[in-house]
Amino acid sequence: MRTSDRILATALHLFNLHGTDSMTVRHIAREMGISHGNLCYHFPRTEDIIQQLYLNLVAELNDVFGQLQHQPPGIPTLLDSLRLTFAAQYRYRFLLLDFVRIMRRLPAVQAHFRQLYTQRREQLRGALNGLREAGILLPEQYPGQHDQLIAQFYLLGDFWIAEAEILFEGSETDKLAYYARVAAGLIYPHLTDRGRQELLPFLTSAAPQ
Amino acid sequence: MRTSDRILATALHLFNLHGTDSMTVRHIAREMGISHGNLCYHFPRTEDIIQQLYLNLVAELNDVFGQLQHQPPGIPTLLDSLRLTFAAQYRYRFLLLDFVRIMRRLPAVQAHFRQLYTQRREQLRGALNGLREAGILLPEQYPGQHDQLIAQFYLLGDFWIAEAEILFEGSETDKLAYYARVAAGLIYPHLTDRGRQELLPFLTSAAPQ
DNA sequence: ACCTGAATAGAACAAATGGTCTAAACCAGG
DNA sequence: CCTGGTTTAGACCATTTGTTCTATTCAGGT
Repeated sequence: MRTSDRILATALHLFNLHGTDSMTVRHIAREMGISHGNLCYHFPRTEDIIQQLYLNLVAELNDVFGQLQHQPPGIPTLLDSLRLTFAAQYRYRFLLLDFVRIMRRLPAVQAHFRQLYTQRREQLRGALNGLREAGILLPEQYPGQHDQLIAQFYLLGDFWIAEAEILFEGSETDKLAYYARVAAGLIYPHLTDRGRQELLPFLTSAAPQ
Repeated sequence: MRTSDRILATALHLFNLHGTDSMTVRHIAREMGISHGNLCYHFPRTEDIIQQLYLNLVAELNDVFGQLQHQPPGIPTLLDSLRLTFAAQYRYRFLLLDFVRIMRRLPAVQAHFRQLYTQRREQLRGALNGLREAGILLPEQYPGQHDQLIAQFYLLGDFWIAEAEILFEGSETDKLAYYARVAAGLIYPHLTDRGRQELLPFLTSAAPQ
């Protein structure tokens, strides 16, 4: 494994554990058993490490969406994408635990994220249209309702990890399952009877909290 | 105005503007035109400033809930509490922008917040029961649905500021109004026809984004 | 064997930070 | 006008941090 990849892996691990601010180049180097000078040789700017990890997350998420875009619209596809997305986010959770600070610190990342966000919003809008045409999603009850649903969905998707970090007691698996259910619950009352029947088993697959 | 109050006011202002990490005791003191030694005389531990500001926010939120608890359950009461809560949160937004870091840094605050959270959850559960008995809220479609609604509600309530900081373009007023609508949209599909009629004007009071 | 460029360790540095300490200024009450 | 506590300014200190720099080592090609 290349040294720069080992640096990224170690940084990811330590960032997830303790946050970006408490972890310095010296900590990461010590954890790896290399000198911090060496680390700075590979990543002259500390921020480059964070930025690279952000790009890695984006790449993983793109993989998820690429795979799923060819599947037919439906509840199973929706749930798959939810689970895979949440799992990927969790692997890079430090980014979402420190969301605002990191975005403020790295303007390039912020710009990228904003552009990505509008792009993803369009994707989800398309998916919702597909669900509606398949007779799974009810039409809007008032103009802009589905836009609100999208906003709710992404807000929850971006911050469930932060809330869980403070409030959730339980294993990582339970955590992911719980918040995936809460997110899926967002769409339930917008579904047709058929859609509700399909989603219900997932929503009521009980777990603590 | 007592010096310690001026310190809190200045710290709140600077924290909201630049976050807690970039702002040091020296920055706050310089902004006020006093020496940092003097500031440390009033707040020997820097964390005390943050903790005190957190307690101030909690006190303001308690005021809001105290005032509204005596009002009859209904959509107007719900919207009032939403608006007042969001406004108070926004005044102390640095706390919510740096949520995880601050909670990690101040275990006392985290413990207090967790206890407050379960308390608030019970309050909201009671309010939902009131709405249901008043014929405004539909009964649960599946066990735990309203608990999920509560979870969605608080997650959005705690993190709308963070998302807005990165994504929202527009005035503070528009920002508050937009996210209050998104939050109110959470409950809309759970309402009876009467409830929906009452809420609809608020949801469709259009604004940009 | 030798050369060359990449990789590594570790010293060095300047800047910033939280906190302490000392001495001066201030300001009521006698 | 004294006095004793409170408030303030500013020096001081130990520590940390990102970054740079200088040697030294290593590995592969000739």
